[in-house]
Amino acid sequence: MAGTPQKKKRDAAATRDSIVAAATREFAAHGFAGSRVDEIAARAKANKRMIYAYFGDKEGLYREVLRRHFTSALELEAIALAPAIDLRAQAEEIIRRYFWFLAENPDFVRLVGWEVLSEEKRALAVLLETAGAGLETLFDVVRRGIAAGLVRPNVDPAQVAHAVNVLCLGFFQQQSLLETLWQRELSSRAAREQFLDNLVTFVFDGVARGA
Amino acid sequence: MAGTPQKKKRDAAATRDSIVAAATREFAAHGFAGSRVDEIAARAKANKRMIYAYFGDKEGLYREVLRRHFTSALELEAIALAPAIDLRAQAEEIIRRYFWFLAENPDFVRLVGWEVLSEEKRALAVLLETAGAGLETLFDVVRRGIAAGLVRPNVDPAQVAHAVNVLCLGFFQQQSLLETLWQRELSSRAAREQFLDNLVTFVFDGVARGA
Amino acid sequence: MAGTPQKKKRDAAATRDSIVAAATREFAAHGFAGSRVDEIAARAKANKRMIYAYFGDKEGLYREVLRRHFTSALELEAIALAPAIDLRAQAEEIIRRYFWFLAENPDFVRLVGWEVLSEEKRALAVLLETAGAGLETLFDVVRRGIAAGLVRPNVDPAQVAHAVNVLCLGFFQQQSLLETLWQRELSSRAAREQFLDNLVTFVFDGVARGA
Amino acid sequence: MAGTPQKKKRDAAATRDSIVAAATREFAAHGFAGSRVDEIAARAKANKRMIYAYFGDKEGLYREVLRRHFTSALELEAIALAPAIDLRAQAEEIIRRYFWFLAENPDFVRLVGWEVLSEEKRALAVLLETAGAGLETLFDVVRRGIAAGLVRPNVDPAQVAHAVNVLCLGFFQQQSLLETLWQRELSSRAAREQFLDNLVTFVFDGVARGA
DNA sequence: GATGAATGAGTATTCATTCAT
DNA sequence: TATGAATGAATACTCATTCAT
Repeated sequence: MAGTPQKKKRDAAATRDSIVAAATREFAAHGFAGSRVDEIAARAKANKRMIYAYFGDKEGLYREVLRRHFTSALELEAIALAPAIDLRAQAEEIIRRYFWFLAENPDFVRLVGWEVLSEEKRALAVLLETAGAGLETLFDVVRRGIAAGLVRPNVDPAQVAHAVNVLCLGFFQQQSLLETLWQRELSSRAAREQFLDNLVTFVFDGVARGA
Repeated sequence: MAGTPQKKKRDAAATRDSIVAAATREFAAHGFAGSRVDEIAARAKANKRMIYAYFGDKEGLYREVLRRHFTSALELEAIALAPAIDLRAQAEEIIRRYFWFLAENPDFVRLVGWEVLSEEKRALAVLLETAGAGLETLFDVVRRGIAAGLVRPNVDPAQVAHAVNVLCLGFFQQQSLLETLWQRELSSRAAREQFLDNLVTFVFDGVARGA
Repeated sequence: MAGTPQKKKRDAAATRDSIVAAATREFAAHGFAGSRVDEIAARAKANKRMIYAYFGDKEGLYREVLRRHFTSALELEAIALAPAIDLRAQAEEIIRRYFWFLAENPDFVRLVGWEVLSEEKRALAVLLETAGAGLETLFDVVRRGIAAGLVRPNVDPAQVAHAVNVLCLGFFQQQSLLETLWQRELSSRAAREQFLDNLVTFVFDGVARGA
Repeated sequence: MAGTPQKKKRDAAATRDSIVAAATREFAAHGFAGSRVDEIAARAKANKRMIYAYFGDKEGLYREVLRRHFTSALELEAIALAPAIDLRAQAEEIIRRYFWFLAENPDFVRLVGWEVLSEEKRALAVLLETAGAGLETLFDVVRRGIAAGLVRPNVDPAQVAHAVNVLCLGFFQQQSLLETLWQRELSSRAAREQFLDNLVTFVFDGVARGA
């Protein structure tokens, strides 16, 4: 009897989470302008008023959604901090982890997409604080790679990070488009693993045949 | 006498063009949901009613905007049709032309971005007809590269096209973000040329140091 | 038949006037905070949207209402500009005209009341430009009265103007209250004339019996 | 042990007082329609629920605020009950006391202002009971003044009371407006004393120079 | 009695679209 | 064809009030 789930929640944190979850779905699906506060409230099964009580306004809610996602993305960085011996393996691991993180967080992929397009740059500040440290880690791997003679010395760490990011994001963002264009199914584990393998090879070796 | 009807006719076309131009700016800047018909009419200095007369509704106008841009993007393909002797040079040329096309058509970059995110996929049909042929050309270059032993045989032409597309688009889409993250200016010719050179090298050779 | 009033007005000025008229009634009755845009639109038999098209927002409409009323109040001043020989008669005339203006413009009386109380002082700028010139005229009459030996020399023109304003406004503002307190009807012409006569005497001679 | 219940009791009263104090500020500042229950609760550092527990609803709270203020205003009357010999001095004293009472109770000034404008006349009943007796005292002074030959016989006691009330209230209600119009500071003791002196003279002697 | 989460009716404002001229 | 006024359905946001603990 005690375990009976209370129908009328009076749990602020639960309501907040529920709203954020619903908002994530909405914002991911339709972007900021295309999302409806009413719809978010309905999906969250929360009173619309609570959105304003907790987040101030639609934009405050949007910012909270971004904050939560960027924070969880940030937690990836910890992985790469180990002083790995094999730099190539470490770099590969970072790419692979990021790829699978995106695979498991399609909302994040879409939110980033909308945000990149939006001129308001509502979350730039949030992104910078969270992304900053993570990027440094990646940059450092590239720099160590150059020092160890594994990476071409004229490679720009920032551009590498950017390329990896864009290639991974691009796969998931354009997935449905690519499926149509290529007449291939891309959401299975196998298809993704194949793509990722190619991507890793591509990043390290490009398309040209070695001499 | 002859001038009057002609002028009127030209005005009608001019009004259409003016509306499409204004709509392009709006849709590129704010996406479909974030754009305002009023604003488009005001920018075009046209009567709002004309939008409905010419394009049916907001979505019709949006589709027309996409159609025009994809068509002009399509014209790029003609370039690569020449049976070039030097495949590597030809491939490079395709990448470079696409890159500079995007540089000169920021609205196209943004429109594609919004469209990719949108669930309505309003322009998928348009894209397919226009992009199809162009892509085939690119695929063919890769295939010929493999045949000629210049490209690793296990490379997927579609994935190469995708990677190039995503890397080029990504640069322009994330430009303002990258400028902030990298503390570097990226809109000058020089900065872009440098990036493009790196990108080309990256595509062909990846980041790894050759043996 | 030609005179048949068109049901669907397509007359912007008429719509504007109708909205302003309705808004005047609402704002006069309930003040800014207590007025409802929906109610104003309904009374004006106009589409709510038109209020925003013409006046920007609720506050813009409020400002327009005040502007119109202050402007019409301003037109009173012209009266007193004639270089009267009899200063006392001229001063009396000003008071009387102001009193009857208020009698005929109860909305103005109430609007001023709300505005005086409001901390936003939405119309202070409007008031200052309109009231400034009118007040100078009144001040001048007092000054000439002093010069002519008709008015006590230690009288402050500004305070006289203020006293007259407050006494006249006070009568109409508190009318319903006074009717209850005094058990007397105050809205008839006769009652008002009697009050005005007393007021004029009061202004000039106070309540004390002359020596 | 004895202290505990007492303290609780005192707290309840303290909460009530705190709510009334906060409500006074809010209602004085924004009127009934413009005041927010949330804001009142926040200012009172009380739980919103308590407002409803103690006062029923927003209007009940408003009524309580008016009641308290009118009651304290009422206490002024006792002053004038002494059978003064010098009627003029007594009348002057009444005016001066009322003036300084208003000076010290700006919330009262504003509450009366809102109430006079409001059509609901929420506090008319309250006002009548409290004001009635006080007014009689003033009326009586005027009547005795007439009997003693100090006041013009055709003076209406009610109108005198009204004039005094309106002149005093008007000064404080329009203070900020007058400061702007006159470019003079009016909140200092000196400025107020000067105004009051003029007001008293005005009430007894008007503006005209004696014969 | 006290707390703060929750509620639903309201309230200003916006938008795509149509109508009358 | 062109114009700009008009429309009604959204859409974001607010408020007084009540409920569960």
